Amino acid sequence: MSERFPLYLVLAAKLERLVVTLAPNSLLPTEQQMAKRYGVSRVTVRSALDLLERNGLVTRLRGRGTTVSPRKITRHFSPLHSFEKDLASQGVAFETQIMSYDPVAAPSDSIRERLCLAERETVGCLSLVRLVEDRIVCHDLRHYPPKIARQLDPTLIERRDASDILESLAGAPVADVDWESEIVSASGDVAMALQIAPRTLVLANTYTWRLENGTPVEAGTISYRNDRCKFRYELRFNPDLDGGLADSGSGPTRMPGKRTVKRRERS
Amino acid sequence: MSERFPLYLVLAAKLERLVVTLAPNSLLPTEQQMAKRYGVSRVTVRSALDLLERNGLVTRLRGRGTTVSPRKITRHFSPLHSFEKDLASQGVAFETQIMSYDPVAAPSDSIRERLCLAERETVGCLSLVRLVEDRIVCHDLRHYPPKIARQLDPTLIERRDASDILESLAGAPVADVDWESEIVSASGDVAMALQIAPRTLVLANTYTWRLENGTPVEAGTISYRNDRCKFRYELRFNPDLDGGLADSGSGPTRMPGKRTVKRRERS
DNA sequence: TAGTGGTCTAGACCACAAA
DNA sequence: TTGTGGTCTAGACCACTAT
Repeated sequence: MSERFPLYLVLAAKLERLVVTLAPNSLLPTEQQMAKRYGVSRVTVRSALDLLERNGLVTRLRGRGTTVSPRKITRHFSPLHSFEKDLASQGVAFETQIMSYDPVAAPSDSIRERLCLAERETVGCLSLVRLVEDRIVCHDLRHYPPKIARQLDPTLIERRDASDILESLAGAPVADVDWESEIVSASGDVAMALQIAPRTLVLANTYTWRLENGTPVEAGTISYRNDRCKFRYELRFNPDLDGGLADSGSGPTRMPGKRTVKRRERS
Repeated sequence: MSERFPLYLVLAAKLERLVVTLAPNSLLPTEQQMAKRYGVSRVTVRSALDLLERNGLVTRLRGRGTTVSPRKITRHFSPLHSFEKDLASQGVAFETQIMSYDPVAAPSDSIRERLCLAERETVGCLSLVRLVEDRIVCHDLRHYPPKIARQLDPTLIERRDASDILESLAGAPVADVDWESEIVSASGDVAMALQIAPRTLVLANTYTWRLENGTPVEAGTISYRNDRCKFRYELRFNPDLDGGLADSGSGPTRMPGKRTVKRRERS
C-alpha cells in the first residue's frame, strides 16, 4: 500500500511524526545522519525537508542545522485590525524593525494614484519587518504623501502603533480603509526582506488609508510569510443585502455535457 | 552582480521571460534539451521548473512534456458570491464533476457540531471538483443534514447552482453564511482530488449555510489550488463601527528595546 | 577550523502519454 | 515503442555558523 508512494513523501511523513513530538527550536539530526539512518540519499532527505520547511514545520540554517519551528502565528483579517492590535489582543509579543526610510522617494504609478498625487510629487517610503520570537513574519512597504512624510519620525513606529502615529500627524482619525488580499510570488526586494527565496508565494495585502474627508494618508503593501503565518477571514453575511447567494437568475454558465472523467493531469 | 545568484534562480528568470512570450498550452523544450541548451544539469533545470510550476506559469505532465499554463482564474471572496455566480459574472466557463456522494456518511465531530446533529445522525457527503479549461481549480467537500441528504440528487449540482438546489430542498432562502479562510497543507484526500502532491499549500474555505431561522443546511470546505487561482478579498470599512483601527488604548505589546539587527536566519 | 545546509553534477531507472 | 517527466543515487564544492 504505502510502497506506491515516493520515498521522499514516506520520509516526510516519518519526519513529521518525529517533529511534532519535539519542542520548538529542538535541533534535528543532520541531513547526512538522516540519509544514513533511513537508508536514502541526502537528496531524498532534502526533498522531504523541503516539504516540511514550506509547511512551516522546520527551519533550516546553513552552518547551524535544522530545527523544529515554533507554531505559526495567526493573523485575523476580519474584523479588520492593525497588525499591532491583532497580535496584542492575542497576547503575542512582537518586534518591529525599520529597514529604511526615504522621505522623498519617487512613487510608482500605483502609489501615486492611490495617494492622489501630482506628477512630480514625492512620497515618504518606509520599509519595515515584524518579528515574533526573533523570526521575521511579515514585511511592510508603506508610502506617505509629502506633507506627512516630512513630519514622520520613522523610529517611532518601532514602538508605537503605526495608525496612531498617522492620526496624530494627520490631525484627524483614519476613517476609511481600502483593502485587498492576494497570494502572489514574492518580488526580489520582498523576498530579501522576508529572507525567503525569490518566487516563494506570500500573502500580500494592499491597502489605502483615508481620513473622513477622503484624503488618502497612507498606501502600501504588507507581505506575510506563508510558512510562519496562518490567516483568518471570518465573514458572516446576509445575502439579502447584496444579492450574493440568493436568487438564481439564469443559472451559471452552462457547459457542454461532458460527463466522462477527463484524462488525468498528473499521476 | 547576477553571478551571486544560484544557477536555478537565474535559469528560472530566463525561462519565465521565455514563457510569458508564448501562447497558453505551448509546449516547451524537454528538460534534457534545456539542460543542454543552458549548459546545466537536468536537476538544475528541474529546480527552476519547480518554481515556475508552483507559481502557476507552467504545467508538467509525465509522458507529454512541459506546457505554458493558462492564466490563473481570480476568485472574488468579497462581496461574497458562490463559485458559480462569481465565475459567471466574469464570463469564465467552468465545469463541475461529482466525484462521490454518500447519502448516509458518518460525520466528523466538526461537521456534526456545525450542522447541529445528534450523536448517531448521518450526513450526506458530496465530493466534487470544478474545472476551468479542463483543469481542476478547486475541490468541494459538502455535508448536508439527513433530511436534505435524502432528497438530494447530486447529479443536479453538475448543472445548477448548488445554493439554488439547496434552497428549493430546504423550502426557504439561505439567509446566513459563516465563512472562514485559511492557507493550509492539503490532506491526502484533498491532494488526490486536486491532483497535487500531498502537503502542497492550498487555500481552504470552511463555511456553514443557515436558513433565516438559524437552521444549518450545509457545511463544508472548499480547497483551491494556489497555482491556478488568485484570490481577492476587498474590504472597505469604517473603523468607528467596530473600533478596528482607531483609538489607541494603551498601545501594542511593548518589546524589550533590542534595536540591533538580529542574526540573519538565511543567506 | 569543523561541520552544517545550499547548490550542482552525471547517471540511472521508472511510470506514463502519445504515436 | 519512444520519449517524457518523476524519482533516486553518490559524490562534489561552496557559504555560512559555531567554536
